[in-house]
Amino acid sequence: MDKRKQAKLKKKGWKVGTVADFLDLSTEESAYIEMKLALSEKLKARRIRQKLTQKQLAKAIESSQSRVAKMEAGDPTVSIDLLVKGLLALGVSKKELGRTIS
Amino acid sequence: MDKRKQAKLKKKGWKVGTVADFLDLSTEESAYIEMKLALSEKLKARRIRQKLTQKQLAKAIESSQSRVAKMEAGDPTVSIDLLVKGLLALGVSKKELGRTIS
DNA sequence: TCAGTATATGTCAGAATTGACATACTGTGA
DNA sequence: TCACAGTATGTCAATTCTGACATATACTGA
Repeated sequence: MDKRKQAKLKKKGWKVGTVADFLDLSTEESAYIEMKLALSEKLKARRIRQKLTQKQLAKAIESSQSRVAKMEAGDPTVSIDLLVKGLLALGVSKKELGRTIS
Repeated sequence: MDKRKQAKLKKKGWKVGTVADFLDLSTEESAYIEMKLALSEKLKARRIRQKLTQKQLAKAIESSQSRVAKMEAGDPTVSIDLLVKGLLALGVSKKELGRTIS
């Protein structure tokens, strides 16, 4: 990961800490965050492709507009579980999910 | 999904309810559960392949033996997040994770 | 400019998940 | 049989995640 990515993550609210801490991000931690971001982006792309508003998607998954916004923003309080549920609700297949996180 | 699967899920503690309820399991709900079970099985297979006890794996992911047991059992109180973290800790790549859930 | 719609951000009480513990079960070598 | 290692199951307080709400910001058309 490069500095650009670090800045991106910091901006999104992830606790990155010092540069030293950042460099200590283990492979697993990086992979985990990358997976979440990939799911976030996929969710947003899918929603837009299907011409739905955040509000409409929220209703479909029994959540709220604000939480959908956080899901798409890669907010650290959003779980992979929720992202997966959202994507499945948008009709994304397991196969496509698998491709997304890879 | 067939009756065999229903029984399997019930046995594992998922609230399946009546047969009618069961039949109402939406495509998304089924996919979600199937993904979790696939991750569970992968975790167990990986741990055993690497000749680790549940206790050892627990220490590696800063959890407990009992929770690892629940992870492998497909317990409904276990999140996808935790399963993913466990698999990443075992050295599974994003690519392999993707293949697992597909 | 301004109203209307969509999205973003901050907060919080309630719900779900967590690690830890106790304890039960299972297999296995002596 | 028995002790022991590994795993399973039940419980619970603490932590984390959640939907909901208020409010801010961004964009668009009139």
